[in-house]
Parts: sequence; structure tokens; C-alpha cells
Amino acid sequence: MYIEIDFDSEEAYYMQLRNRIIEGIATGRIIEGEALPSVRKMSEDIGINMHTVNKAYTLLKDEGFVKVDRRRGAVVSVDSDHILDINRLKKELNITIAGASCKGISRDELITIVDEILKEYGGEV
Amino acid sequence: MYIEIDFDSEEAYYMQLRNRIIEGIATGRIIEGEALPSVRKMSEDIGINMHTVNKAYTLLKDEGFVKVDRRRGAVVSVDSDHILDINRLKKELNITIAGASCKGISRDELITIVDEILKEYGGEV
DNA sequence: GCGGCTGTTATATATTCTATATAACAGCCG
DNA sequence: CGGCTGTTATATAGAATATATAACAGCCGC
Repeated sequence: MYIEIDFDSEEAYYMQLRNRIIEGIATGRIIEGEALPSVRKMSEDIGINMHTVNKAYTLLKDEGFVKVDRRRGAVVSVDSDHILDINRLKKELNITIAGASCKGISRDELITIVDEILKEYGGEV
Repeated sequence: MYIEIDFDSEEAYYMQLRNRIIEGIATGRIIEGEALPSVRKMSEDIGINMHTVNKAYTLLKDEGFVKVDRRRGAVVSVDSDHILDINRLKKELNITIAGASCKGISRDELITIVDEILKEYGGEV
């Protein structure tokens, strides 16, 4: 589990960690059923506080990417509530696409970018 | 210019205002060349502090949605640097799509959502 | 020039968020 | 029991957010 935190970034550490883990799951680098390093080990590995790691894990749990097992710790387990997921996605994409539309980015360009990103993540099983 | 701030939202006021204005430009409710209400008037209209409005206007200026004219105030003037815009868009979409991919949302569903949103904003001139 | 309108800047204050630190607790396993 | 989980509690520091009051510089119409 190689994760790096950019200490110069303006993005919160716990958010960076959460994002790297989601990316890891999406690329298949981290797989369903795999246990994340314990909050203490992860905090040592990447050089941030234990509570900051815990905050990221708790967020991932709340967002349905991880389940907590008393013994094994935070285990990757993606919980999909399709309708809810779709609605959240719409909200997230709304402003981004509004801005892109103002800037004159075309539908084709948008789709191209989506496909580019999906090439990284959609990785056919 | 009817804009409402959700005081119960966890989203920062200045960010809400910035987003409502971008949506307004995207839908055509606010048009290129139009002056936004002065920071003082806007702050009265929507019930937040003048400095918070100023922060939103300054952000919109930095993001290239608005230019400041000494007399007329903040005037809608979208500045497009296509390559830069595309790169910013990629970054913004990256995590969102990674999460969607984890949740099993298909390419078709993604495109459908993008098109739904574009129907609001892409509004053929 | 004066009054009135712009955005902008300066100070100060309160609250919340982020991050760290130290410490302890409950649960489970070998 | 010792060692590993996540979790909680408390305290502290700094940054971000939001408000308040006040003032400044620039430009217009009168």
C-alpha cells in the first residue's frame, strides 16, 4: 500500500488519503476484501497523525467504501445503493459541468475526458 | 438576480454564491456583459456579509468568469484558456469518476447524467 | 469639487475545521 | 495476558469561514 500525502497541497490530508484509497479501489490496486493498514501503521507509513487517518477511514465507511471488522480493521467492501449513488453523482457533476459549459467546452470534449478517466478506472475485469 | 443562500448547508456561503452565479451564466439567466449587483447590494439582498460576497466575486474573477470594471463593478466576462480549462476539468472529474466506477456506475449511466446536466446548461443559443 | 457609486483593504472578533498529541477503552485472538 | 484492532476523550494550535466597522482610491454626474 504505497500512498503519498502532498504536504504542500491545500487539500486536507484526510481528504487526500480518502481520495488515494478510492483511486486505489477503482484501479484494482486495492481489492474488495482487502484490509487497509491499521490506523496506527498507516499514520506511520505516510507521516500523518493517527486521528487524521481515522477520519479518512470513518469517511470511507460513511460513504460505503469500507466496512470495519473488529479484528481485521478497515476492510474494503463497496456498498452500492444505486439510486442514492446516482443522485450523489448528479450533484457532484452539476457545478463542474456548468463551469465547463460556460468555458465553451463541448459535449464531445466532456465525453472524451470521461472516457480517458474511465480507461484508468473502468479497467475491464 | 434572484439568488438564495442555504444557511443550513455545510457548503461555505461564498462557495454557494459562486456556484449559483456560475449556474446562472451557464443557463443564460445571467448574460455576458451583464454587471452583477454591487457587493453591498448583493450582501443585502441575500443576507450575508459584504466581505463574503467580495470573496465570491474575487474567486469568480480569478477563475475567469468575471472582470472588474471600476465603475460598473463585477461584469460577467468569461475568459477561456482552453488547454488550461481542460486540464482543470480533468482534475475535477477524476475522483468523482473513480468513486462512481467503484460503485458500479456504468459508462452509459455516466454519459446519460452528463447529457441530463448539459440539457440544463448547454441550452442551444 | 462634492456626493455617490464602485471594488478593495485593514482590523478585530467568533466559530468551525484541520491536524496534532497523549491517553485510555472495548473487543478479539493466539 | 500480550498484542493487535477501531474508537473515544481531552487538549492544543493554526487555518478557514463569516461577521462587523471603518476607511481608501477611482470615476461619474451634477
